[in-house]
Amino acid sequence: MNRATRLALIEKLVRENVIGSQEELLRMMEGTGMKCTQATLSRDLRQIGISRGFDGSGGYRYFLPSGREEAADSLPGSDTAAITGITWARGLLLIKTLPGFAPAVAIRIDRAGRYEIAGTVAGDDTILLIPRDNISNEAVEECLSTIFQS
Amino acid sequence: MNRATRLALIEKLVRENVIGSQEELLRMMEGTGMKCTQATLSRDLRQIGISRGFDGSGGYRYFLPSGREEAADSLPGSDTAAITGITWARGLLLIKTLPGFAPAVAIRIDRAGRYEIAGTVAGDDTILLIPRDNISNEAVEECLSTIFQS
DNA sequence: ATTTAGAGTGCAAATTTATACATTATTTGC
DNA sequence: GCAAATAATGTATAAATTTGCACTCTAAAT
Repeated sequence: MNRATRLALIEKLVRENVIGSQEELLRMMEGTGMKCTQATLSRDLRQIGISRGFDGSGGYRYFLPSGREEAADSLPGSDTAAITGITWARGLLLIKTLPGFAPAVAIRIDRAGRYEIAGTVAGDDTILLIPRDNISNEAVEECLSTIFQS
Repeated sequence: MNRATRLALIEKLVRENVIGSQEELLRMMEGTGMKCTQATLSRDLRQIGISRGFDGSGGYRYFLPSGREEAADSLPGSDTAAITGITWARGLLLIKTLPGFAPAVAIRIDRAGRYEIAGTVAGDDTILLIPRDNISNEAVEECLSTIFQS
């Protein structure tokens, strides 16, 4: 049970799981029989370079130093996975995707033929979705989750 | 002194300085006359996506979401010359370029990662730029002149 | 003009993370 | 093998960050 083994385990756990706090990671480690205190964990994370960011849906999550994530992440299995973020601005919905994926995702939205969505325009990695008049943001988002659920 | 202005200032300060804690950033903001509490700052940082990492020499530092750090080092300034006109319409900015140059110019704008700009969609010779809500036309134009100066 | 709904904020408390210090292990040089 | 030096860890505590709640402000609706 040495330090190097522990560091490797920590990196593995962070790579393969969504972890929101050091306490949570600690409990996960205990599950594998490897244990230490939160103080040591804090030092280990700094050593490895793991830092905390946002998980994209209101929570927190630890991340490996950039470049160490899973290569597979950058090859989305489905169009849905290509979406990297959405923002409302000026009554329009901006959908950000991985480079090159915007047209594919936009086509899928268009084909759904939802009334709430007046139309879309796709660039390379950004889609502009124009809702119809008097349609709420929530209604549009609900549309999208219907379209992309599965 | 509204929220959007504060968020833009925060992004600017984080982009241009090495900041290690929210208190430190707070003091920096006070220096510009813009002030709020640390609690609000915590919420703002989440909103913008700024998170804390390591500075490479034992300390901490806040970082912009990846891709937003240093704008446009390697991008030729010549794209600027491709812009043939800009017009505001419906709260959106239409940027006209020479044929074929719209994607290149749009990429440059995107890479700058300015908070004020929610996103862009590029055709062949036209870019649609969507500002965030509550951002003035002037602020967006100032952004652009910053992005394209050099 | 008044009401209502929602966003934004400060305050204080809770939670989470980092560190000073003491202690224990590990390595190094003899 | 032994002492000295160095690294690693735990404990307790400090520092930093996040959040629940109440209040304010703004803008839309009646």
